[in-house]
Parts: sequence; C-alpha cells; structure tokens
Amino acid sequence: MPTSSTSDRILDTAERLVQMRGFNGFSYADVAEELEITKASLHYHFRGKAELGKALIERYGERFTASLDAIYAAPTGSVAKLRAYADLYAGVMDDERMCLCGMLAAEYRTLPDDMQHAVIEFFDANEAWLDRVLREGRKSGELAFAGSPREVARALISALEGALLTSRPYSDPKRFRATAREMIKRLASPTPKTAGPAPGR
Amino acid sequence: MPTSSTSDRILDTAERLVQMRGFNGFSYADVAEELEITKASLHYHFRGKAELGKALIERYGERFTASLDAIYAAPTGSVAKLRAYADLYAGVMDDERMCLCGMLAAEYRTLPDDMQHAVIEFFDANEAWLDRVLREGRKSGELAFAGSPREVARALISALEGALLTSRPYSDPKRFRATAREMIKRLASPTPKTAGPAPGR
DNA sequence: GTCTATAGGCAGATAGAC
DNA sequence: GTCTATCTGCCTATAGAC
Repeated sequence: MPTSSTSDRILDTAERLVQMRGFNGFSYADVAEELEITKASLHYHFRGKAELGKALIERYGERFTASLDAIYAAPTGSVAKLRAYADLYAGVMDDERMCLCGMLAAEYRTLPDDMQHAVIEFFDANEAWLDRVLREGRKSGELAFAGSPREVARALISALEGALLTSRPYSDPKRFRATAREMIKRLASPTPKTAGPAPGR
Repeated sequence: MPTSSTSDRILDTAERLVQMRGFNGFSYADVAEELEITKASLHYHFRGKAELGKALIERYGERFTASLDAIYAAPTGSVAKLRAYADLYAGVMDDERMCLCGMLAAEYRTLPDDMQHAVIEFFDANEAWLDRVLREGRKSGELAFAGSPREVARALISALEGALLTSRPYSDPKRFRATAREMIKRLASPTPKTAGPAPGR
C-alpha cells in the first residue's frame, strides 16, 4: 500500500509551493517536475489550477480546524490555548513558508471566486474560535483585556499573520516567536506601568 | 508643462497594480493598456520588470521616509506620533490596496535580488523609526510597555501589516482601523485588570 | 492513471523605423 | 520617445493512445 495517494502528494507539493511562492508564483510544471509525473496527469486529478487551489484551502482549513478542536479540548488554561494557537502559526515557518491563507489574502484580488470564498471562511473560523477562548478566559479571570473579544481576536490574527509576513525576508523564525510572545503576554497579565518583573509567570 | 512625466505615470500605475494584485499578478501589458502606450515604450523607461520593481520600492520608501520625518518633527506626543504612523498604513487601503512592501514580503521568495534587498531596507527603516519613538515615549512616561522597544516596534509593524492583509478580503477599511486602535491603546496606558473606563484618554 | 503531443494564449523582451 | 513587428519561452489546458 502506498504511503499516500497521488492526489495527496500533489496537494502536499502544491501547498508548499503556494506557501513559499504564492498562487501566482507556481505552475503545474513545478509540481509535475517535483513529483516526476507529467502536467497532463495533474489535470486528471485536478481539472485546473482553480480546482487545485480550492482543494488546497479546504484541506488546509480542515487540518487547522482539527488542531483547534484538539487545543480546545485539552485540559489547559486560556493562556496555554493561546500559546498553542500561536504555535500553529510558528509551525508553518519551517522552510520560510507563509500561512497558506495569509499568502492567499495578499493575492486575494487575483483569485478565482471559489478560492476567495474559501479564504474568508478560514479567517471567520479562526476568529470565532479565538472569540470563544478569549471570552472564557476573561470570564475565568485568567485573561485581562478591555474591549470586545472579537476585536481582540482580529488583532491577534492580524499580528500573527503579520509576524509571519514580515519575518520571512529575514529568514529568522525567532523573530516570529518573539512577536507572538509579545502579543500574548499583553493578554495574560496587566501591563506594568513601567518595565519590571512580570507578575505570576 | 505636463502634470507628470511618463516615468512617473508608469510608476503610479505599476505601484497601484502591485499593491492590488502583487508583483507576479500584473504585467507590462496591464500598465501599457491603462496608460495607452505600448509595451515597447515601457521598456524604454524601465529596462525590465526587475528594474521597474526596484524603482517602485525606492520611490515608495522615499515617500514613506519623508512622511516619517514629518511626523517626527511635528510638535506632538508619542501617542499622536504612533497614531499618525498607523494612519500612514490606513491611507493605502483606499482601493483595497496592500502596503507595497507587505505585498512584496509575501512574494519575497520569487523576487529578483535587488528587490529583496530594497524590501529589507524598508522594514529596517520602519523599525528604527518606531524604536526611537517608543524609547522617547517611554522615557517621557507617555508610553508604558515591558520589554525592548525593538521587539515592540516589530510587533507593531507586524500587527499593522497583518491588519492590512487580513482586512482586504472583507473590503472593510474599518476593520483595519479598529485593529490599529486596539494596538496603540495597549501602548498608551496600562491595561486595566478588568474591562473598565480607560484611565486618562 | 499516466503518457505524448499539441493547441492557443500571454509573458517579458528586442530590433529597428519614425 | 513612441511605435510596429516579432521572438522565444512558459503558461493552462485538451485530445487521444496506452
């Protein structure tokens, strides 16, 4: 039995290429060459680039959702959940990749309609999950922030996507992690009036 | 006398196209059609797409630097300077544009070397300017944050770039502004333990 | 399912007339 | 400076054999 189907291997390769070079920065030829099959074979599995792109987002979204469910189900506090959320982003930086949907957000105006809708759904799902974690964390007293959880959720997604984006030119994963830490720290505890020892953790 | 030279009009059009569609999402033909000149004429002004791209970043960077100088020179406080900085970003959202260098950061791996270096310089200049404003603001007591100004500067750039990125699919400038406000509020005053009236401003 | 072959279009770029 | 004409190459996509 094969380790993975041809369709899966196509998706794996295409996903990496989109994350590294963008949807407008890779071609069927790139995927074909890497998998040592022909472009015509690709068209058997995915009618066209638009269909491949849509399949990429859907698979990525399902994987992301599964990770979010696992994080939510774990018996940890809100801060730990936010850290785990940020780690999901950190995980994509391996080969200087960008979040798939962050990359597609940049190219949004050039994408086929189907792909545009799928990108929106991804961000909506992230926002809803974070909104829930933030609400519960504030209720339990573990998190402290002013304003609506939804606004904070959007700010957090923006900061993480932006940190991935701006870290890439520097080829430095540490850069991303430092920014992510910075953001979560602010939510976990009141910011001291002046720099000093952080309370608690 | 002409309102602007052909070179300037080429740069204006190309800049808008890159900000909307990405460097890999526009062509000489697009620019030529809009300006009603031929592709061959474009090659007279800019030898190739790489040269055009480099010129775009340089002009954009110079304009940005001039704005930063003006903000710094104005007789305002640190918070006002940070707000003005965020407004620079807000200004590019008009036609669902992305920050030029944010867009190029996404496509970074596909860019000619010259363009890659120019993108890095843009972000370094932003970071240095913010670092200075943050240091001075903390010293004067107007700003309060723990950790290094440089880390906070990076977090702020990330959040603003990310807010532009993730707001685009929603075609909603308000989305960006809300996130920007959220970030600066955290720097301007200590976050209250629970939601409540913001102290001072 | 995978291949060869090829269509049809658009990309970036150049030569040379005006 | 701007044009026409053209080159070469890559792109997405399809037809049809195996």
